[in-house]
This record gives sequence, structure tokens and C-alpha cells, in this order.
Amino acid sequence: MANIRTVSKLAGVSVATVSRTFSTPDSVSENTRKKVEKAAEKAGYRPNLMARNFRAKRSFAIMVLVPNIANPFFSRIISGIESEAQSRGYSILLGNTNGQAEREADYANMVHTFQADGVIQLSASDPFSDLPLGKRPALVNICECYDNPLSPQIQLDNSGAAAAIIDHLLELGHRRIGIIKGPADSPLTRDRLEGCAAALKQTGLEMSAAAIAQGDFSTRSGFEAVDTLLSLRKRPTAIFCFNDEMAIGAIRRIRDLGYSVPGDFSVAGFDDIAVSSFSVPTLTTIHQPAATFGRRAVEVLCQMIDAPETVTHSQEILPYKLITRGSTAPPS
Amino acid sequence: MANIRTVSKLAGVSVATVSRTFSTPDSVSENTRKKVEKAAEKAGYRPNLMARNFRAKRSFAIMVLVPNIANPFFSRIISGIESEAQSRGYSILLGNTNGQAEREADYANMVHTFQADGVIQLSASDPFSDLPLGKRPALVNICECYDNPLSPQIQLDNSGAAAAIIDHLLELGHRRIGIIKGPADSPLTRDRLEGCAAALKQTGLEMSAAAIAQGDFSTRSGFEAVDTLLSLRKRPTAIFCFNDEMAIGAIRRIRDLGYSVPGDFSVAGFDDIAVSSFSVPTLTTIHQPAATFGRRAVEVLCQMIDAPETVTHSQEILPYKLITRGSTAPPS
DNA sequence: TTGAAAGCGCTAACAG
DNA sequence: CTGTTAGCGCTTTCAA
Repeated sequence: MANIRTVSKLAGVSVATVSRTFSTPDSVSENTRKKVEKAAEKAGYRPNLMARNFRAKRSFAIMVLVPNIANPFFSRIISGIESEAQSRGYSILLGNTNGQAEREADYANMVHTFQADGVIQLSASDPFSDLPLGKRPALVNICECYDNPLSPQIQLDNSGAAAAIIDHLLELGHRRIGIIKGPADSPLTRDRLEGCAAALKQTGLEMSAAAIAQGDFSTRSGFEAVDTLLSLRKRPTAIFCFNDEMAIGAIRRIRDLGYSVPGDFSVAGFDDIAVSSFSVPTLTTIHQPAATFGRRAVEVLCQMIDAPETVTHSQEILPYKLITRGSTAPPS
Repeated sequence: MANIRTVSKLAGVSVATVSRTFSTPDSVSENTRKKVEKAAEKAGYRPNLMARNFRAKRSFAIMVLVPNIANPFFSRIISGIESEAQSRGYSILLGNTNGQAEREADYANMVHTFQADGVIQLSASDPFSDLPLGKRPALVNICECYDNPLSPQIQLDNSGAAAAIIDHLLELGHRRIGIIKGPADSPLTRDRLEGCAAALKQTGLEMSAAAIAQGDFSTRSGFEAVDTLLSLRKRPTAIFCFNDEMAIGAIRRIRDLGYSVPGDFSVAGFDDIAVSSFSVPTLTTIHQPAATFGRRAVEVLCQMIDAPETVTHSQEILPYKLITRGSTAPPS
């Protein structure tokens, strides 16, 4: 493989000049530059970026930790991350964690071995929680965040968004609302539940007016949770699922049981994944600015990498949008 | 940052011994090893893998080129790639190409700059087509392949799978079948069309019995293509879409027009993405072994990287499975 | 504007 | 089993 020395010999200049020709072309005379470029061309020279990065102690790679890349909401975020990173000269290392702390830690450690310059974490945990404040690598948490963060976080107003869904259902006239929530220990679940409670209270209803079933964000868990909700003596007339996939699972189950949506039960989701505007019925949901999440995460992370001192561990809140579609209607 | 020299001093041994302790622990006496490990621990030493890889001229990274990471079929494949790569000590670099040849080339070139050891390409193009046979980096094409490949390919029996769908529709009694195909220039589209033609012929029907509309694998394109098919004087009674997302778009449009699926029109898809078993109606489709695609791609690629001479540019065909669900039924 | 030379952190002969 | 040393390909002083 042609290296900088091959080129320097071919061009009759020093290796330093070859290096300059590619990194700071202006510091080289037009004449020499041409000579070097020609030689490089002839030799089929490609700079060894591993060597360059090694020397610069920078990998120009960003590690992205995602619980489940097959989740369409996450993959939209990753699209946003990828495109912003690419335009800044960073490459994306993908780490599918399946929510396992061990894999998370393994991947996050790639920062310590200089394989990545920073980490974007898509779930609510801090892989560097054991490190003292001054020694924490660049990290940004997005989407699912947690209390007392030591790194910047970018998230939705989950409480407000959940309240918006509940308000919508209340306005339609629903008074018994079922909820299929996410993992119980997640701050995201907690925030959305808070929003639900607040919205109910404002209409003079107690949270106990809501029947809550457990889900895990998988379509199947939405499917199964419906049985729990429909077996209550006071059946809900509307069901709010904490993501669209569970909503799709719920709708499937409701239909399998011989009921219709929204005729017999209204169903609302969260995220506004692509299929939600085409599903049968189309899904009332909360739109999250997925690409923006990704883009901002990269912006903030790059700032942490380039100028750590300028970064405060900020909390950013991105706006949601209530999208009302065919899956919600007044109770029959 | 602690390096190998810091540790060597702290432990009172040479740098070589420290290196050995971590790369070939057996070649070091138990005693020294303990000493070194303690020193490393104390110094907070982490081997600089950038330096190690640089020296080994290997990045232990695999570049994955994907047209659109938001496509759920692709993200399932990537899951498979990721998990196999991880277990082999490789990391995954993600390149979203949007089908643009330029981005494809940019990302693929990271092999030349030593940022990746090989490329897995999820669409039908060869980013190294301009390179002479001996100089081609490790590359594996999966899912969408092409003729006269210079690198290994792993794909489905697209022709057979398409034929299986057509057979299924014919058996149900459909005689006028509409097709929403993929991009016209894609070998994948061509292969599936061939399968359709073969299946029709076997029942004594000409391919002209099939009305073909253009799609691009997006849900919206399936939605729009329905108008083309339903405006024909001889309307099809069944529609075969070349992926599930177009099928979902098609079903949406058919219902918007006041018809039912499968009552008025049967619809079949391709891929068996997660939502297809929950959609309304559930989708008849072809199951592709997505995770296996990913796993095999990594296996073959690693073989190319480790022992290029043992690899023939093989063509592997993975098995499909016809999944009949609620979206297809006899014509009314 | 250019060249000589040191060195990033690591591994691998080679010698002992 | 352990140490010395050269060198991977590149950038960057420092001098000329």
C-alpha cells in the first residue's frame, strides 16, 4: 500500500511536504502541490486515516447506543444522527444493546479505548455513572432521560404530550380511559403517567379513573395488555398506548375479539411512526421530531468533544404535536 | 492518559511485558502478570485500540451500506449483522446512502483509508466495480444482488418467492392479478417479475394478464399505485406488492376508496416485516430470514478479511417462506 | 516554502 | 520468561 513516503520519493520532496499538501494545501507552493498530487495519483495513494487519527488521538467516530434498532422510532432517530454526523465528518458506530447493561458498558467503553470520541445514548441510563465529573467522556442522552443527569439530555415534553392525548380523549367524551404503559422503572413511563394524571385531574377525574396495564413497547405486549383492560368490570372506552407499536398490537387484539376501533374502543399511540398514517384505522398519536432529536444530539455531542468547557449539562425539551386520526372517536 | 509505558514503570517491567500481559497472558509468568495487572489497575490503564489497530493495519470495523435505515426490513438485517459482528469482535459502521452512488462511494472508500476492513452492501451495486480483481476489498452483497458479481452475494430466491405468491393467488381463484413492482432498474424487481411470469404461464396465463404498476418500496408509492391499477378497464382482483410497506399503503388506499380487503381486493406483500402480522387485515407475504442474511453476511465477510484466498465469489440463496394471512381470499 | 527528525502507543523480532 | 529496540504512517515542531 502506498504511503506518504512512497509519494514523497516519487515527487522528490520530503514526507512533511506530502503531509502538508493534504492537510494544509495553502502552506505549500502551487508548483510543489501539483507535483505531489500527481505523484499521489500515480501511486494510488490514500492517506491512512487510522494513522492520522491515532496521531491526533481522535477517532472521528460516534458510538450510538440503541436498545433495539428494529424499533422504527429509533431507526428514524438514527437516520437523523447519521446524516448530521456525516456532514460533520464523523462516522457512526452502531451498538444494539437490547437494554442489557453489560453490552451498553462494553460499547460505551470504546470511548476509553479511543475507538469513539463520544456516545449518544438512546435509553435512560448513564454508562459513565461511576466516573468522577472531570473524567466523563462526551455523552448525550436523548429520548429517554432520567433525573439528575451529569450529561446533556434532549427529550420530549412527555408529560405534556401524554396530557394532550388524555385531553383529546376527554374532549371526545371518554370518561373511562385505559393506559398501556411502558416499562415500570422508566422515567419516561413515569413522566407520561404524570401527564395523564394531571389532565384527568383538570377534568375532575382521579387517576384511578384510568386502568393501567403493563406493556414493554413491543407490539405483542400491546396485543396482550388489551385482555387485561377488557377483563375489568368497568371497561375503558378508550386506550392510550405509550407507543404506536403497542397501539397497533392493541387494535389487532380488539378486532380479534370482535370489536371495532374506534367504534367500540378508541385507541391512541405515541411516536407517530411511519406506518401510523397508513394503518387501519389510521392512528391518533403524538408526533415526535425524530430527525431533530438525532441532529441536535450530534450537534451537542460535537460541542462536548471540541470544547467540553463550553457545555453545561443542559436539558433540552423538544416540541410534540398531537396528531388526531381515525383511531379515536366519541364513545358509543 | 495512562499508556503502556506508564504501566511498565509502575510495575517495574518493560513495555513489552505489559503488552504481553494483555495480548498473550500465557507468555508471562503468573507473578509478573499480577504485578502488571495491579499497576494497570492503579494507573487506570486502557489499551489504546486505535494504536493497536493502526499497528495491525486492521480496524476491526465493518462498513454497512444501507439505502434507508428507516426501512424495517433493513433494520432487521442490521440487527443480525450487529449481533454477529459483535460476537466476532468487530464493530459496525453505519452508512445510510439513500441510494446515492456518491455517498455509497464515500463510505466504501473508508476501506481504502483503513477505517473499515470490509463492506456489507444491502443494495444492488458494487462500490468497487472500477477496481481490478486483485485489488478489491472485502465486500459482500446481500438482499439485492446483480449479475456477474465479483464478490459474494447472499440473496433470496426472489423468482421462486414471487411465484409462490402468484400461485397462492391463482389457487384462490384470482385470474386478474395486479402487481406493484419496485424500481424498474433493479435486478430484484426483474427476478420477481420473472417468477410472476413463470407462475402465470404454468396456469396457462400470459404475463399480460397481470397489470403492473410502478412503485419504489415506499408506503406512499403503494398507496398511489392503487389508483393506476383500479383505473384499468379490467381491474385486478388481487394485488401483489413487492414489499410489505407498499402493501400497507395499497390497503390504505383501497379502503379510502370504499372497498375492502380481502373482500373486494386481495393484497399480498413481501418481506414479512414485524407489523405485517398485526396489521388490519394481517398480511399475506413472503417471509425473508432477515437475521440470517445479516449473520451470514458477516461470516462470509470475515472469511474474506481473514483468508481472502479461500473465498470464491459465491452466490448463496436463502430460503423463503410463504405466509398466508388475512389479506388474501377468493375473489368475490 | 521546505526538510529533518521526533514521537503518538503499541507489537514483534531478537537477544539474553 | 523478559528486555531492548525498531518501526507502523502520520503530523509537527524546529531550522534552514
